[in-house]
Amino acid sequence: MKRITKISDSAVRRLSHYLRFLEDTEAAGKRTVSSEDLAERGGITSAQVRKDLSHFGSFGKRGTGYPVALLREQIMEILGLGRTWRVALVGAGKLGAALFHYAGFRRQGFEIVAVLDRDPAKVGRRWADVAIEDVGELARVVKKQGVELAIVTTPADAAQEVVDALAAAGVEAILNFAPRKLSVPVGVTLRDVNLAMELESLTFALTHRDRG
Amino acid sequence: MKRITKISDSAVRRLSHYLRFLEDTEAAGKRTVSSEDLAERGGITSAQVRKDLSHFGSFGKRGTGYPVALLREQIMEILGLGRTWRVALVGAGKLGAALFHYAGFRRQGFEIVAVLDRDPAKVGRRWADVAIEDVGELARVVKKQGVELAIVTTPADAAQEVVDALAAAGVEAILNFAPRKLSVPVGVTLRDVNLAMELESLTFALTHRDRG
DNA sequence: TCGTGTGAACGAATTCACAGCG
DNA sequence: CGCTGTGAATTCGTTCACACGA
Repeated sequence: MKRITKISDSAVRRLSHYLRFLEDTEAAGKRTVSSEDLAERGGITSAQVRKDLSHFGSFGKRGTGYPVALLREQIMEILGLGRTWRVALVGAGKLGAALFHYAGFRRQGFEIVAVLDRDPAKVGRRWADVAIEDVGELARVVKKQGVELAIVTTPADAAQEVVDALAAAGVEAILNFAPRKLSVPVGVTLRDVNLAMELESLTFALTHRDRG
Repeated sequence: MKRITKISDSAVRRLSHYLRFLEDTEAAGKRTVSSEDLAERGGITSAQVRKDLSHFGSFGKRGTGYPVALLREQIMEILGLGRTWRVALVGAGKLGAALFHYAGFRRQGFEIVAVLDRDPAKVGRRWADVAIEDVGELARVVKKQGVELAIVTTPADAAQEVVDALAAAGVEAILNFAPRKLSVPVGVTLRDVNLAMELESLTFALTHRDRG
């Protein structure tokens, strides 16, 4: 694999995309795909596909295309999906429950090994084979379970505190669903999923369609 | 408000951001903010804030900054949040339930007026004051309830079919949580939230931190 | 010949820097 | 004087177009 300088955020998202397409393609029994195939109808050009992949190496054969199985493996490797990741879920509310039970995570190699909440009524209960622990125990749980990645589904006003604790405990990647702009120390990667923001970009589009 | 040509996606997301900050600021009793304040610590520069706002008009006073309450109202107007939006939720699973009960939506003016599912065991049940209806009734429900916007939380293999039906029924904005690339006719705005993709961008960052 | 890999051209988005107004 | 609003400069990402290898 090539030496990597700086890959844009959107390029990484497109890799996830290619991966999904390759999984489907492999299941359908095809052995090779062209950059044209990978681009599909949908905003991506074949040139972009080739450029994206070329940042990491030369996986294709000229005149033929890319070998499906090999390219899938390579992209998994690039995205860091060649292994299992130990995940903690902080916030055992409805959204947390929905994410916990989403089977797709485990299939992709994300294993939720800890669930934490502040509510004493929830602490001690079990979700499948994971016992809900008190958020005050966060540092201990992270260490004991070898947590590398956290998902935060607490209310907005608790999120910064939780993120601080996670960062202090050595967690370096956090997916945040709380609708608050959070700050993290350098070395910690934070990614926000903000449902209200997504809806707002839709209403913006609806409001400004036609003549602006 | 100015004539709008083309506003980048990320600029719209930043507007949502400013809105949230302005709400907090107003609650804290401040009357004016500078572009520097709005930028906060966090990847945005004050120049960018000024540029973003300048696309829509001149809301600030030189030497003073922006009036908090007025700017908040203006941004709400720009984002199309000056009114209530009627939303349908398709897919009454765990994720759908979590979104349905998320209070933040209603506060922002999103009212879920219909819930649909394919499962006969769910159809007829009620969530709060909304009865779950059969997805086969989609066109009728959309029309009767005046649905303008839909959230799709079905399994991946049902999503395209649902989106087709929504588009045919006249719904012009769709927020999709199903992990599948969907196609929509022109005139329909689709926005994807893909949890696996978000996690993958985190593992990419973890895998390639330090020397690439 | 076909489709990749890639420098070069292009275009979009961000940052700079400062004129101008309160 | 302070801070906005905005052209100009720059950086970053995408597309073009074609040489080259299978």
